[in-house]
This record gives sequence, C-alpha cells and structure tokens, in this order.
Amino acid sequence: MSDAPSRSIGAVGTIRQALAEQIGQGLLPPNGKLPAERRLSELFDTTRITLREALSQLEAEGLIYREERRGWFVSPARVRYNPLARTHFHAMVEAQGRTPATEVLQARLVPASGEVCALLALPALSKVIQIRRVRRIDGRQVLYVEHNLNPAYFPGLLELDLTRSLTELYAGEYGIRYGRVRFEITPIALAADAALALRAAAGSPALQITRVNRDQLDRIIDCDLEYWRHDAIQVSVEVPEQTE
Amino acid sequence: MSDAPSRSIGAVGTIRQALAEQIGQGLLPPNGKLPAERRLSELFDTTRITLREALSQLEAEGLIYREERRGWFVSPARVRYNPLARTHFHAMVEAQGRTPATEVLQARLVPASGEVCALLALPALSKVIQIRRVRRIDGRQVLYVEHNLNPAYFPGLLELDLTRSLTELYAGEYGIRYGRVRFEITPIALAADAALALRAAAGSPALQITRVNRDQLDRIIDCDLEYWRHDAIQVSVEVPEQTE
DNA sequence: GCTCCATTTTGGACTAGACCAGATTGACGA
DNA sequence: TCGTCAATCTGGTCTAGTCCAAAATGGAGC
Repeated sequence: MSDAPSRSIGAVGTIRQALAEQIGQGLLPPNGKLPAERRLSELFDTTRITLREALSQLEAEGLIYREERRGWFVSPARVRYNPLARTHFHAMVEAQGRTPATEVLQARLVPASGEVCALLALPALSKVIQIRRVRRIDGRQVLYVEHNLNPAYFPGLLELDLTRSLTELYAGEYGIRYGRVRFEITPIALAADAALALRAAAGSPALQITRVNRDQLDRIIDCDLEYWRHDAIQVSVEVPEQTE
Repeated sequence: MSDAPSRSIGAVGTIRQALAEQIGQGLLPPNGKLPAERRLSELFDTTRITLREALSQLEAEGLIYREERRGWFVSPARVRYNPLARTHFHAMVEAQGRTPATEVLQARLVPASGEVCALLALPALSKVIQIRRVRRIDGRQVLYVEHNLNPAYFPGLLELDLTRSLTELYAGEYGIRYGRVRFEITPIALAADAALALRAAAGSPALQITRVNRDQLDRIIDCDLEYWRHDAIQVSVEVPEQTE
C-alpha cells in the first residue's frame, strides 16, 4: 500500500516473507502445523532465536498462532463478530460457514468481584451466577468467556443444560430477550487462567470484550467478560438506525 | 483474579513483575523513559535477550511502549474512544483531561485504492481526497489516520486549513453532519508507513479501526482508516437507543 | 483393540557474547 | 547564541549453543 523500503529487511524479514508467501499461496492449510522450530531454523539456515523472532512477528500479524508446547499453526480466516447483534455464537459462526462448539468449564453461584458488581450495578458482595466456557471454531479454542448473571432473574438456572445457547435458555425458560447492549474492547495480554483454557501461552495478545446486557425492559441481566485470540475475530459494528 | 501458579515463574516473570510493580507504584511516571536495556540487564543480572523478552511481554500487556531506536517508556492510561460518538478527537481527548494535537502529513487528490472504492461505494479508479494525519495525546503519537473523502461533497476542501477538526470543516463549510456510522475493529501489526508516523517499530501490535461515515441524508461521505497504538485506547460503545 | 509406560521430540527459557546504524549529546567554531 | 559535526550511547539484529519439562509417539503387555 506504500512505497517499499529500499534497505535490506534482514534475516527475520526474509523468513517472515517466505512463510507469509507460503501461507498466502495456500501451501500451508488453515490450522495446519508448521514444521518444528529446529527444522525451520535449519531450513532458513539461522538460529532458533532468530527464527522465533520471525514467528512472533507473524503471530502479531495474525497469520499464525501458537499452542502452548504444541507448536505453530496457520491461522484460519477471521470471523466477523458484531457485539450488538442478538444472534448467539453458534448461529453467528455457522452463518459464516464454520463449525462452532462450546464447552462448559464451571457453573456456580459465587460472590461477585468488585468489577462485576459495578458492571451489574449490584451492591458489594452480591452473589452472581458465574459460568465459564470455552468456545471453539473449527476445533480451535478461540474464546474464553465468563458470564455473570444476576441470579434474581434466573432462578434454578444451574440445574439446566448449559451447553445450550444462553440466549435460547433466556428466551425459552425465562422469557427474557436481549435489549440494549454496552461493550468495551481492549487489547490485552492473556492472563494465566484464560491462556490455559485457550491452550495459549500466558501473555499472548488477545482482545478483551466486556459486554453489559439488558433485557427488553432495560434491566441489566448479565455481563460477559470475553477473551478472544486476537487473530480469530474482526469486530464489525453496524448500527441499524440511530435516533437523535 | 485466579489462583496463582505454584511453580517458579522464571527470570522473565521476575523481571516483568518487578517492573510492573514499579510502574504500578508510580515510581516510573507515565511517558517516562526506562533505563537503557544494557543497564536493566545488569540490574536484573541477566542477558539482554532475556531482558528484552520481559519488556516485550510488558509491551503486549500495554504497560510500556517502545519508540523505534529511542527506548522504552511507561504507557499512560488508555483513552476511552466511542467510534459512534460524533464528537471529534480534540473534544474527546480534552474531555478526559488530556492534551490532544494533530499534524497533517499529506492532503491530496489521488486515485482510490480498491478497498477505499468498495468502502465508499464508488466505481473503480475513482479519485478521492486523501488526508493523512498523526494525532497525539500528551505529546505521544498514538493514532495514524488516513481519511478518504468523496470529492463530490467537498469541493475546494484542499485549500482550507486542515489542521482544524474535519467535523468542524464539514459542518461549517459544507453543512454536512455525521449520521450513521459503520466500523470494524481488527487487531493487526503496524505496516511500515504507519509505524514510521507513530515512531513505532514496524510489526508493533496495533488496533485498526475502519469507519465508514454517512451524513444526515445517509450518503456515504468518507471513510477513515485508523491505526491506533494498541495500549493507547479502550474502545467503548454505548448505543443510545436501539430500534427493532 | 486398548491401555500404559518409556523414549523421543519439541517448545520454553536462558547464557554470553558480536556488529551495525540511528539517535543523542556535547564540544567546537562561526 | 546558534548551528554543525564527531564521538558516544542505544536499540535492532544475529550467532551458537545449553538445559528443562511437557507433549507426542510408539511399542509392550493385557
């Protein structure tokens, strides 16, 4: 898009371009594993440190990703995500020709953290229903979510099948539909717990999306703390209509 | 927020925590420069490579940032940014008690790129008014923007003072106000041109925000390609009201 | 065919340097 | 006082390894 730098790009740049080109040509399929670091460093006739520097840059660009102690893989295309849309994860992913999956890690009633109390506008030390889940796209863990529900609106929810979409549960069991939404997006590094769930290295680049959801009566019903692998999504917000 | 890992965190982790703690305590002021890498590596009794690994992690977390060949600095607090709001950059920054500044790099009539044509819904090879600017907060370059305006709506704009807010120019000179907005947020690595303008290293983590703006008559008037230093902002979207 | 265990492979972390080029700085002269 | 230039400092890049622990693998035994 701009003029090419005339000066040499160095070994790291060479490796980066070579791998990027191979990926672009489709020679390395999405989610395919790259050769071992040692093998690649031989291939490019360099040290592992230099090679890893190049891999890190490709990771930052979102072309490849790493699974902790498991190796490097080619990033599939990003999924478009509109936090304002009321469709649930499965519908959104399937609409884009991909295969979603959800795994429940924990579901329990706990004292809310200070942050969550503030988001839900609850008094200090309130209890909330906390649900932790990992979401996959085409088998790859891309999203770690912590849902925090105001228990007043969802009696007996912990007895239900939480593998189902929460959106469906809300509507089917409680007659609650999503209304207004507020959300915040912050680029961060993955903390240990989220990293573990995503099979990523702690400190990996990620996108934190915090949502506060209201129902059709404008009551705050829950908040989600989402942690996305940074190469997995493209947030796309289209406001249907805007009133003055 | 979760249980601490019991196993040793290693040298990198130790350095990370030590620096994070010093920054948290305010011993290193925002935008203050860290000691030279060699000095820090002596201080922590390790090699520069290991030290740089720790600095990179802190960079990923958004605690520190780097200026190309100039050193490492402490990141100031993030600025909240609502891409749906119609306030301009200066107003937004000042409202948060910070000092904004804008610099115009280029302003000219050029053939639009394919991407820009698509965003503006213009036929191929259309000309657009391209304005490239760098925005600062408290002296630090945080945003590189490329505005692309449909020239049909802005005759003679290139003769005007472009240091002023575009929002003001639109309203004052052309009677055009912002209406509906669509935007996309993607975590990327900085390309060479944006990196240069932001005094960052090419490949640094960044947030790309692409906006397509319409006026009060719902005509597409321009699109912005924004590149933010990833530690500088927190995107915060509050939808005022939502119609079905 | 399946489980379990030992071996091998692989990524994670770290050491101890070197060389280069851009940025900073301070001394010198106009 | 100010601008120029040279010395110095500093980050950017790279070499050539080592040690460790987790993951993958493949074979033995049931």
